Amino acid sequence: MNNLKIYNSISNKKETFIPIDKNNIRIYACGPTVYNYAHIGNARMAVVFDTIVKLLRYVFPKVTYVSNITDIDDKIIKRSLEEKKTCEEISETYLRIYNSEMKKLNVDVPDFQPKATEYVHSMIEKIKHLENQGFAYNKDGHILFSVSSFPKYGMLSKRSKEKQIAGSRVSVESYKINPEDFVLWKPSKKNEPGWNSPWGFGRPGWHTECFAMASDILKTPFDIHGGGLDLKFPHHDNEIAQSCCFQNKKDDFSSYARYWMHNGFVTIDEKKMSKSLGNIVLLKDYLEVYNGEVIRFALLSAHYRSPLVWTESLINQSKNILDKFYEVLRKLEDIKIQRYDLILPKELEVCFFDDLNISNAFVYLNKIIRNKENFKTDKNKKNLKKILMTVSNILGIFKHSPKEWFNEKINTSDENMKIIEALIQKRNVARENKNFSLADDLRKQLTNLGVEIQDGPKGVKWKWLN
RNA sequence: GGCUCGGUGGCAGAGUGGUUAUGCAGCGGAUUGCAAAUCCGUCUACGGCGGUUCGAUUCCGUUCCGAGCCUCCA
Repeated sequence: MNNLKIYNSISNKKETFIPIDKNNIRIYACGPTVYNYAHIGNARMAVVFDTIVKLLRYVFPKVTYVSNITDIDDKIIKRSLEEKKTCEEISETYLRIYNSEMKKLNVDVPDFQPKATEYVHSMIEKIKHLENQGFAYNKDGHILFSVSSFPKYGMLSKRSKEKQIAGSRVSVESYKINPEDFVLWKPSKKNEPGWNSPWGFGRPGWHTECFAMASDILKTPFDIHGGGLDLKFPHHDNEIAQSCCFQNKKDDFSSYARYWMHNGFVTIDEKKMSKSLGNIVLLKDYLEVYNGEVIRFALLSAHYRSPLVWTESLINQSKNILDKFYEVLRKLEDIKIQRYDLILPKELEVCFFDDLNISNAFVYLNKIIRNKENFKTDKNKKNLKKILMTVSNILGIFKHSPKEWFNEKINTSDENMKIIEALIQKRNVARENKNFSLADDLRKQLTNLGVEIQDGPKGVKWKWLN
C-alpha cells in the first residue's frame, strides 16, 4: 500500500490517493491548442503532468496517460486565414514542433495523444444524447448546454450562479437562454472547416472534446483529471456537467474523474503570462540557448500549484544546481545500475508522495551528496547512484552523461570544438614543461571561448561557462 | 461585487507552536604553480496590528498588499 497524497481541487484538500484500479491508473490532462509555438506556460503544464505521471509509474505497475491536442478551434481557423494554409497544415506543423520541443524537456509522449478532429463523430453522438435527454437546446443552429439542467453546476470552481456577474468581462451571446450556457456545437461558415451533423454543417465547441475523448479512451470514472488552473472554470466545470448529465448521474460528480489537479501559472513581472497582456514568452527561444533539462528543472523549481516567476536568474540558478549534481554523477560514472535497482529510500518517498514536494526531496538529496561516506566504497557509491537514477526517472532530469552535459555543444561548431581540444592539449604540454605563463595565456584564450578549465588529479576536465 | 490563493533572508523555496530547512549567490578559510572545481565555516527572514499561549513565523481575528478566476487561455 502506498501513501501517495495529492491535492484534490474538488475538495481543496490533500487527499490520500486511492486508485479505482490499482493495476491501471488512468489520468487525463488537457493539452494545448496547436496554432503557434508553445509558450512557457504550455511547457509547465506538460512538465508538471509528465512528472506526476512518472511518479505514478514509480508507484503503480501501469499508468494510462491521455493528453489531448486541440486541432480544431477558432484560433486555428484565424491563423489558417492569416497564413493562407489549411487548418490541418497549421495544426500538423505546430503539433510536430510541440512534440519535438517536449522531447527536449524530457517529457514523454502520452500513451494517447488524441486529436479533437478524430473524435468529432463521438462528440456528435454525445451531443445528440444530451439533447435528447433535455440537457441541451438548439438555438439558431447552435447547440447549447443548458446549465440550469444541472443543479450542481460550478461545483469544481465553487461559484454559485447567483453571485456571479455573468459576462462581467465580455458580452453575452444573444442566443443563450442562460448566460452561462455553453456551446456544444456551432455552425461553420462555407470557408470554415466543419462536419455534417444532425444540426447542419458545423464544428464542436471546445468543452466537448475533452469530455468525449476522456470518456472514450479512459472510460468513466477515471482517476485523475488535470490541466492548467485557468481551465478549472469554465472548462473543467463544463466537462463535469456534460459527463454527469450524459451518464445520468447528476448527483455524483465523481462519476467523471475522482481527483482534479491544476498547475499554477507562469508569471512575468508578477503578472500572469497571457496573450492579452502580450507578455508571452516562447519555449523555443529558451531551447536555443539552454539545455531543455535546465528549462524543465526551472519549471519544477516552484511547487506545481504555486505561481512560477519566470526570470533569467531562475534559469541560471537551475543550471547551477544541475551542474552540481552532474559533478556528482561524474564521480559515479563507472558505477553500473540495473533497472531493478531503482528504488527510493523512505525519506525521499515521503517527500515525493506528499503532493510532489520536490523542494523537500532536494533537502535530502543535498544531504546525501555532501556525505563523504557515500563515496567511500563501491557499495555506497552504487547506493547513491541508485537513488539519483530513481530521482532521474521521476523528475526527468540527469538524463545526460556528465560528459554530454558539460561539453555539449549548444552554440558552437565542430571547428570550435577542435580548437578547444587543441588549446587544452597545448596547455597540458605547457604545464608539463612548467611553462606556466604560456599555460595561463592559453587558459585565457579558452576563457574567451567560454570554456572553463578544471585541473584535477585524473587530468583536465572542462565545461562551458554560464 | 462574488469566489480562490498567496505574502518567509540578496534570490529561489520548504516547513514547524519552543531546538529558526535546503539550495543559488555572497563573504571567510583550506586546497591549488596560479585558477577553477571541491571541502569546511558564515551573515541577513517569516507584511502590519491585536488575541490565544509559559512561548507564535507557525493557531485565531483583523488590516494592508499582491496574484488569479467570474471571457478564449496551460
